[in-house]
Amino acid sequence: MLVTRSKPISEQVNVILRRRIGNGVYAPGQRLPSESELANEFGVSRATIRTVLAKLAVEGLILRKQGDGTYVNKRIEEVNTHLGGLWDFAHLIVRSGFEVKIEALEISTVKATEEDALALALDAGEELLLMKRLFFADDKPVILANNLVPLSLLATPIEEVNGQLQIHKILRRYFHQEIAFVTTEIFSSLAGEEAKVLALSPQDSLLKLTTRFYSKENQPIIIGDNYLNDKILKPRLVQAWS
Amino acid sequence: MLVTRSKPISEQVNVILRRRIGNGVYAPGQRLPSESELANEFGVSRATIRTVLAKLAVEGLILRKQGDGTYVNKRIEEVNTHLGGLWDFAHLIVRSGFEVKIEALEISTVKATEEDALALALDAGEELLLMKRLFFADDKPVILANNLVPLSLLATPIEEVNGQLQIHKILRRYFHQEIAFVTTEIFSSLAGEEAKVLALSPQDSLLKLTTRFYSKENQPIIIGDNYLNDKILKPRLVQAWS
DNA sequence: GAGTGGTCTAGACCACGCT
DNA sequence: GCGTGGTCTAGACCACTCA
Repeated sequence: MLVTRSKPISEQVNVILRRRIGNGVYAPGQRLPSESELANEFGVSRATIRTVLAKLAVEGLILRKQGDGTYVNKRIEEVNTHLGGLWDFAHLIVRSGFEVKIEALEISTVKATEEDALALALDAGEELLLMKRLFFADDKPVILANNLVPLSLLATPIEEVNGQLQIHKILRRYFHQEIAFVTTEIFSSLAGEEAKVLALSPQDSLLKLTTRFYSKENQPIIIGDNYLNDKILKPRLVQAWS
Repeated sequence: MLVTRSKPISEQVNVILRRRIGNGVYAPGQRLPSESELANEFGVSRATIRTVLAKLAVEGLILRKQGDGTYVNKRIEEVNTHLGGLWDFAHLIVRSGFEVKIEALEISTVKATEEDALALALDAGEELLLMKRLFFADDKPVILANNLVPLSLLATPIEEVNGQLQIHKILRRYFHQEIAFVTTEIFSSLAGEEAKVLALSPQDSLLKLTTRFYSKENQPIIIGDNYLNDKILKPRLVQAWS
């Protein structure tokens, strides 16, 4: 059944179950086969099945009831941001049902301000790579993302950087950095000078998300100020009660 | 070592490790004992230790590095909302370093509008319990929470409802309901009529969080419109990259 | 009572990082 | 090569729900 040994078995099972839920093989509200049945079907131990189901449960995709069974969450379709999606804007836009397009408005170098330097754990005046990127949902501009990375981390010529990729791919490809965790601060703010590019009037309110990405070594890799037109794109997240 | 068999062992270990991290027994950036060492210390299997560490890792409390070790996250103190804290406002305020106080402005009954009825899966005109509650951080009003619950779920006289409790305690005590998951929609908005009670001017922007709580049976239990003064209280969340 | 998910054990082997 | 975390197995017993 599971011939490819390249990926962990649990990962393969995870993908299969996700697909079945997405396809409606397991319809919303329906009960899944029991852990033992799934273990049998895939020819794995029950423990392996349980690690997979645990992951789906924390995302809110399934609901588990002791003594009863495992059910597909009916509300999951209404949600565009499960855990770990609030900084991946392309993903957020797609999950909201729009076509996504990313335009790199500017990729240049700047000197770190005091504040930047503090956040990135280096000295003021050091050179940073600035990326201004605009995200479109069905050709309407919805997110302006301004990111700063220490230029010293850049592993390729600056001209090669493709600003249309997802941020974690940019970090992996051009900076050889892997993200361990992200902190996001959520504000409301008035559109101000970001209004123009987002096609808003200056007195409109919008969401501001301040993100910081860190490596496993606790080193800050990239920081960002992101402005989101929440009239078009409404971040909606699920959180499982544990 | 672990005599009390009342709670699951993994739960007890979880509490102990959390406390050690909080106390600085395991200081930020420091490496934890290996899984085998911890398993030995607590007299449990390595699998049990792993389930505990997995939970701490998704919260961003620790960082795990294959071939190396497990480290305490240095940035965790800066964060007030780990997964599952964005609707528990009392918790959010405390984690932000403030004293919390909750005032029940109004507890009354209203008839469901079309919109309420749709969200709560009942008929328009059915009676609902309305709770308007104001959260204070160090005696400054920071969150106005308006919640609606079907009155039919109420298991005690309305006069007994103590609006100063956390929402999940209110639901458990007076409605005998357990929350399985929560969806939160995040907007920015202008203060408008909520300005007065939050001591803002009407043209100030604030965060609006629309929350819906569901049971394991996928039934909506309570819905809420919550207005948050993000000049005082900044929701900041961690998300582990998986 | 039968079947479900929840907890736990004692092993095994693998992938990775360091020295 | 050694120790780490990552994956996986094949059992066991418990707590719970439902007929």
